[in-house]
Amino acid sequence: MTRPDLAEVARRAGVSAATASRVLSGRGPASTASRDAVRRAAAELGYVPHPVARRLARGAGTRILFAVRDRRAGILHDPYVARAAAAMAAAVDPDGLGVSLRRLPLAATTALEAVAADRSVAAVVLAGHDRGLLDHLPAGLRGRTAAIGAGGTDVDSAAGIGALLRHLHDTGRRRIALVSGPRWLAASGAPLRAYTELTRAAGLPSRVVTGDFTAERGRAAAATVLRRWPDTDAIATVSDATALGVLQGLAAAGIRVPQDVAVTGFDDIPLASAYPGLSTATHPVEPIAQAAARAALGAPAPRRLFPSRPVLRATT
Amino acid sequence: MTRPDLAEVARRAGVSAATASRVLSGRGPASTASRDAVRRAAAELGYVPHPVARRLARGAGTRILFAVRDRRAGILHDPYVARAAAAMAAAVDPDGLGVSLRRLPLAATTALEAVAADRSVAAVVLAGHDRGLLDHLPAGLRGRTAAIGAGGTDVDSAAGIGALLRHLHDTGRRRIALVSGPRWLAASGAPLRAYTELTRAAGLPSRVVTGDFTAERGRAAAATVLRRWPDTDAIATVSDATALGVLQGLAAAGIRVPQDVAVTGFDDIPLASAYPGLSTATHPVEPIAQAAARAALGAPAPRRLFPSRPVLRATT
DNA sequence: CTGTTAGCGCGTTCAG
DNA sequence: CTGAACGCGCTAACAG
Repeated sequence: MTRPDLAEVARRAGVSAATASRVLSGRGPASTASRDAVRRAAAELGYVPHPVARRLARGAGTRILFAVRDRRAGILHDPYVARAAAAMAAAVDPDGLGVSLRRLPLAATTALEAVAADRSVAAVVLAGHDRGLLDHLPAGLRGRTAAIGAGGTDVDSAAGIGALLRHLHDTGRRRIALVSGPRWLAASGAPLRAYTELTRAAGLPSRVVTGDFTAERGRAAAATVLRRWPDTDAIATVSDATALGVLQGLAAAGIRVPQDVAVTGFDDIPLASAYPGLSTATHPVEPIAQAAARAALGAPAPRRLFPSRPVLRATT
Repeated sequence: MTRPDLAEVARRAGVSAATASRVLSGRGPASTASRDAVRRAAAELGYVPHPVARRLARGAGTRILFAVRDRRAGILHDPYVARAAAAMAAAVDPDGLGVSLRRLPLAATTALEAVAADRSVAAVVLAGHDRGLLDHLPAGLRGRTAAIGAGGTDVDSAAGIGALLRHLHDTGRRRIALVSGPRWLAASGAPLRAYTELTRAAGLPSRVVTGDFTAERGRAAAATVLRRWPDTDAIATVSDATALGVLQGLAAAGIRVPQDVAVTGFDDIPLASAYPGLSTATHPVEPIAQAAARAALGAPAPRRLFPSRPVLRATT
């Protein structure tokens, strides 16, 4: 009742273990005859390859590390991170691999060298990076690292948020503030550029407050906006959580939404539709995370941005 | 510049590889002298054991499989599942392990047998189970499987939801409906029993609608409740997503919350506090998932339920 | 195209 | 307490 072995399959098929290996792993040549024999023997015996042995022999690791660079330890509880991690964990299951999750400090180089030295790590998916980090990867990580977000596998946030901004403008909003992402993050650039271009082209004032994707900062940002620019008639954000915080902040100040101030988010988290009907743009986190995981494992990196569509609801 | 090997450490320490192994893995005896020598040699060489080789030699797998039983394929995108998967992926990182995520159909026995045959799986964490599944695990999975939810590592949902129900009663609600979890799920039992006991003890009518943790079903459930029992003055649910759906459904019917009908959720998802201030109860998903992962890997299973506290906000 | 021979790096008998 | 030898299951390099 013991599990059949590659050697046993080979014996039964009347070939050597090497040939059986070539057939079953799909690498290397094999005649049609032995191919059939091996496949049949494997099927009859109910042979299941041993992924761990396979990886050891090949010198490859058994897990992909999802490394998230952030200053907050709590980042690993972030819904975005969790969604991406889960999507990758589902994507690599068929390959017999697993996903590990780790936070990296903003100065991540040292930590990445330790990662490169860990033989159990097959590949790395990096999030929260800035420009420099990707260019200065440890040599051992080249070719098996993929970035998720700006510079890597990413959503077309400029298009999604740009469309929302245009809609605000089309519906008469003229003093639009933006709660952006943190400065140390590469992914903060695209939405900010989209905002800058649009306000410049339309001759609108530029009103930017730096946020960090949390609801708390959204609340604070709303207060800041109201204090510095009391006549603001729309607040765009780069995350639904922040937008919900903004809604709270506006409510606390007695501002009506959308009559006095319109609000938009980004991410289209499932609950954004539920209540109170937040206007936002879609963010296909799961497909992106999957593509990043595959790219890290050697698949060709998708050479386009994943589309983002505006979703208009009650807050605009 | 090649990575040092156990053999190299042994050579440098002047002992055999076997002794070095015994020292570094902590199993088997070793004299103080050789112990020190090996440790020093390892430190000097910067030796890092190879987790994959270690696992292969020991016959252990390299990943824990988070298997979620559900009828919907989309369950893997559920926020609860994602949070738990991410927490486990962070928890097992130090051990060099990864997490894979897979859905199991309601009739899961066959699928579990395939899992048992997969040598890359070190342990299994099961969610969405019912009574029978845990009692009829494949023999190969015994001792390396932990359940998350009722019957395993679980939150004290009866206490959390019970406290919310008591609060509704204390504040004058007398016709309280419950949107429960699905019947095929073991975890649906505890909240339902808490509800039944409380309504019976207080002489209140029993009004139960079956839900499934989604916002959509929450919307539908609100409509059902209003139709069947128009004088309902409170709706308790077993998930925040459902509660947000209920709020939508009530809003669509022109019902005021909490004046006409109070609403409670369960889970305390981060955004429940943001807007519109949903009353709910805490659900420490991350610690629970961590504990389940450790239990599956052989740690003693926590012998108590994880506490749930009511969090009262605007909807009650 | 195929078989033989070496590993991959470590754990674990079993004598001594 | 220690070392030699073998096993884990598979793949890669090399002749043929």
